[in-house]
Amino acid sequence: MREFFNRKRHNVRDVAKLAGVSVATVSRVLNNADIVSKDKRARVESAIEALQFVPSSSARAINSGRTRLVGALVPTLDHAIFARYISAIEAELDTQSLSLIVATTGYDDDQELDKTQRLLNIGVEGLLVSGIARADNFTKLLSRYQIPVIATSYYDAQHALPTIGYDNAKAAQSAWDHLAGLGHKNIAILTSPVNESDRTRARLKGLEAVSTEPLRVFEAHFDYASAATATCEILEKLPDVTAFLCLSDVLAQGALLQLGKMGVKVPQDLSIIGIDDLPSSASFDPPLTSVHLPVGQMGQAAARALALWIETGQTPSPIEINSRICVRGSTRPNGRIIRE
Amino acid sequence: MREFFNRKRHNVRDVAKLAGVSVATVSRVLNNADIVSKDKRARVESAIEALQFVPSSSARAINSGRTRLVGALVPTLDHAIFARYISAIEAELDTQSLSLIVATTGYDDDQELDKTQRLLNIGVEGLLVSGIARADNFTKLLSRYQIPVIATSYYDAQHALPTIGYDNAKAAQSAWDHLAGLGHKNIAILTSPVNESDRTRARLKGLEAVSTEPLRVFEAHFDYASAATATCEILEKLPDVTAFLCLSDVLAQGALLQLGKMGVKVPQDLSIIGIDDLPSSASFDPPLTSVHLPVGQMGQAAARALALWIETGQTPSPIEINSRICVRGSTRPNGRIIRE
DNA sequence: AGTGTGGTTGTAACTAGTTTCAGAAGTCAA
DNA sequence: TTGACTTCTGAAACTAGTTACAACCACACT
Repeated sequence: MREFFNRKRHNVRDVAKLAGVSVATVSRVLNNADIVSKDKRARVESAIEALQFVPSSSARAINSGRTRLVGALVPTLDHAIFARYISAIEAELDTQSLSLIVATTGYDDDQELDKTQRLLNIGVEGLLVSGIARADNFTKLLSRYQIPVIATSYYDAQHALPTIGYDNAKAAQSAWDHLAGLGHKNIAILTSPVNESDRTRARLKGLEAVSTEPLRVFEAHFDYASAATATCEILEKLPDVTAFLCLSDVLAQGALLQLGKMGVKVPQDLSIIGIDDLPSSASFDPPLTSVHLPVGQMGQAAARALALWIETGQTPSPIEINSRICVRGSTRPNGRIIRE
Repeated sequence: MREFFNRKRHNVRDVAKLAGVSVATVSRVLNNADIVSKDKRARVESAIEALQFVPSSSARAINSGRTRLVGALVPTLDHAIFARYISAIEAELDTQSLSLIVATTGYDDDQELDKTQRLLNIGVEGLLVSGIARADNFTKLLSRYQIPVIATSYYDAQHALPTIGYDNAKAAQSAWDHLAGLGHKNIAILTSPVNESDRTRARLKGLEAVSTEPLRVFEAHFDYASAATATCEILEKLPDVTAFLCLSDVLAQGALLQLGKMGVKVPQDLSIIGIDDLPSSASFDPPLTSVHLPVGQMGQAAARALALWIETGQTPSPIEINSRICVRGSTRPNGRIIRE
């Protein structure tokens, strides 16, 4: 199968033979070259060059017991928030000489299980997963392999896995509080599909806890077009709505664009707030008020904690990443109050 | 190092001893279970369960000579176009039972070299790289390891590596032709930093080939804020400009938002066209005319070709992925002509 | 009874590295 | 000149799997 490229890959014994030394010496040159006399080292090095020898990573891994691979499971990469997160993880792991294997799950438990199994088969030394809710089989798998696993995008100090993330309920509540503080009472909640993610559910739970009345919840998929459709639906069903609370910036941006097309003025006629604070949100017209989730920082912290766990064997403590509201131009005091 | 978790990972010999069979039988159970008598198989399986035995991927890889890992190098994941591309690659590789290691280079040749070296050390069986221009050392590295490498986002049938991508010059030209066909003569080119990517340079070259006069080129980074700044600069320096040709949709979207804030009406006062056709572009106000680059399709094609190359050893032929213009609301005939 | 065949099984030799340990050689001081 | 010491080296044993080969058994057929 592999021999199309070169009749046979050379190994340490070939190099040793050509250089006229033992395999041990070759191995020494490969690792700590300084303990080998310089003439032998030179002989070995030129043999390596002559044979275009490249040591086998698998054979090395077998001895060290380390693959230096880490896996990350994310629902999708098509959402900027996950792309940023993965990007930060990759950058941090790089500083630790670890490499990242990415697996997307499409918000599907079965896929998550399959991909986790594959990652474990590959021999990853640690795993980063998004959120805390998952299939029972997942937990079983992990207990069998006993490798470090950190759950992110969700903070829960009590969870079986160490979590590094934000308090989703709190993030949603700070958006709610901002709107309530501006006098908004008729608030529509625009959410991504609820059953897809525990983060979304936690956000909704957080809102239920602070709202005195039942929430007016509308669902849309993670794209502008779907957000636009939902926006129309909201305006139709709730003519007296004064604010949109979007559980994700993609939805808020989509709503904003749609309202612009319909001639609804933001924030004069309607306030909009999002959660995520995507980099693009600040450049929208009006700039979008949003609850900033520092996913880059989170990814970095998670990668660092995982690397340390792998290195030392000590389970990390959960870390809460604080969200904070960024007030911009898309929210303002409820005009209908002023008019009264 | 690794023994914090369990004093020592069990191996096939432990399992064999406990089950009272030979290591060969254990190995057979692990691979093609059907050639082992069912009582021995049961004994082995319960021993595996009792010891929580997990075979070492490295040891398996050493025998098969296959890691089933593939590396992809991209400049960044913070740009939706690369996130989509990676996403498509991951999905396609998954169907081939291959896993993806992602490495970002930040448009930096040295980083690209370092990360490539690491990927090769890990033992990836193939590599996907973006664009065709790279350091000499890169080529040397590859010739040493002799693994399949495909260059993407760039079509060049003559290149040493098989390329799977679009004709960047042609893509830019089709944007130009569209504007020219609408009577635009004073066209500003908004580009991402030219020295960062050969794709950008190829697009500019394509424009130079069709423009009768020197191009008016303005540079911005890959974000809305930078695009906004460049937009102001263009309007200041080129008061008679009637169209923006943006070499990337991010820049086009940023320009669109900025023009909206400044009260410049698109497309009445100014036409804008982008390249990429991000999913979000169709939902902008006005919907952005853009040259669609099917990066998902490209990622899939590249992953599939790479997998086949790995499997069969046969170098794939280059594939041109066709771009096509999507005319939407952000471009219209040059009003100044109509007025004349 | 003797041979042939198919199905299982174990021994030992592989895969490609690292590492231990013993010994050889060289340097220096007594 | 001898002993103590360091420095370097190689044989062989180790990592954890797979696999070639030979052997064994049971059964069927001559």
